[in-house]
Amino acid sequence: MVPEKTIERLSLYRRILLQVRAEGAAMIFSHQLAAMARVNAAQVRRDIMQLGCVGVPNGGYDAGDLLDSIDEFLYPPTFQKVALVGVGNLGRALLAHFAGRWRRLSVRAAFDKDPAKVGREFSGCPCHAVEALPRVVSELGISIGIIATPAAQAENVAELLCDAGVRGLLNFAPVRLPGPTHVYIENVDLTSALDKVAFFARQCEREALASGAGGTR
Amino acid sequence: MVPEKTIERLSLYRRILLQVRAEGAAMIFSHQLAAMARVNAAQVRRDIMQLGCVGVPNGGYDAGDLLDSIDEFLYPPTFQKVALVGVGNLGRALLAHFAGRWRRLSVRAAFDKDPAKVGREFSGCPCHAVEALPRVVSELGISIGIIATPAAQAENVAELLCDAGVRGLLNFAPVRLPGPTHVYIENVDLTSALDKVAFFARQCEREALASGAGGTR
DNA sequence: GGGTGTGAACGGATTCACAGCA
DNA sequence: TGCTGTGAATCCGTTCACACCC
Repeated sequence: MVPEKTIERLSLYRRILLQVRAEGAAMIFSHQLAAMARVNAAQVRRDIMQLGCVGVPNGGYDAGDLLDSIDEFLYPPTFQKVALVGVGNLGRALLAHFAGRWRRLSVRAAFDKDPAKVGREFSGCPCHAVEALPRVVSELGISIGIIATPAAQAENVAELLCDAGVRGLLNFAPVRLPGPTHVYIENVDLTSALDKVAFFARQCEREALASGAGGTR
Repeated sequence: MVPEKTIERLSLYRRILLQVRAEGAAMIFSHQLAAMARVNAAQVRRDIMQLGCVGVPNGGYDAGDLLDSIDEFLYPPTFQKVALVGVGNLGRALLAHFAGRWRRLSVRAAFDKDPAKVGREFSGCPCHAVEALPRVVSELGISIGIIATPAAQAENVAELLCDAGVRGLLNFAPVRLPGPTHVYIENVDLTSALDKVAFFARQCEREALASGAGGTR
């Protein structure tokens, strides 16, 4: 119903608005927000339409109202809990990144199969054994899983999480997880991302050379 | 010219083919590859079209040939060098993730402003002071930059990298970097990604409840 | 028959363009 | 006048459908 990209951008607008408000601006125009988010102004207005309108035809948007509307639209009325599986380098980085960043979204449990990690806390989040996953996830009512395990374990872990009642997965393992259940799955493929940048960087290089202005900048 | 998504998928097909080959299969059909990559078979064939054909009308694709074609298409003839800026939790995780993973793509330098990190190695990659960035990047001929700094520094760092002659940026800082130069920019927004999963997870929840089969699974 | 390569149809997201309003 | 809200047009990626070949 709501385009996925719109949700991503609303999350971005929200961060921009927090900053804008901190700087004391009360009103903001779609074209200003667009410039800061590097998108088209019509795009911004269309995204905001999804919230139900809050703009004034000539005065722009009230930054505070807009922020509130986005919060209400994007975040749950009640708390939404997250679990992370795979407390390796990437897992720890994600725990640190996501710790205490959201009002109504929080990482409550981590899981790893390494006994040396079980029982410790990472960025304030207790680490359990993978065996305890089904119990902990359903007891805490966790609804979102983050997968940061190696590729080999990812599919297994995904199944465990889904069976335990999770409704969304954010997968960082370099495999595409299947989707057709009643679980929303987002795959973040770091390897593909770097390959893509490398490919198009060469393309840019070639274009720059072709159009004459080669070399540094 | 070539769709971005196609490049991402080719990177994925490549990994799948490596595994397929390791398991000893010589030939593979588009629908098999499609099943493993969780995409449509026509999609696979169309992506492969970009490579120039390698399929046999009824026999499928030779896994080895296909792999070679993808490598040739995706990777540079000569080495392509990468730098990473911001050796925090996320930066170190990315260094570990990308270390020695590609044949013709390698992370050669890291940068941080923390003096305690400068001079050390992380996953085999030497860490320099940010002040040395322009010199090191141009001396080594680095063409790709990975930004893993906090949001506040990201824009500055991006400019430094671009001025030093980089042609592609992979940005993990939670800001959208501008694009109109001759530099390809890919923004990976972890915050948006989690917000999106949370949003659609709730949506899935609601649908599941509405369609009757509520509760676990 | 069954699979590849590809024109054509489809669909979703972005952008344009303008009506309506402060 | 200048911005919002939004129908209409456009663009791009995906999927369908089929001609062609082993």
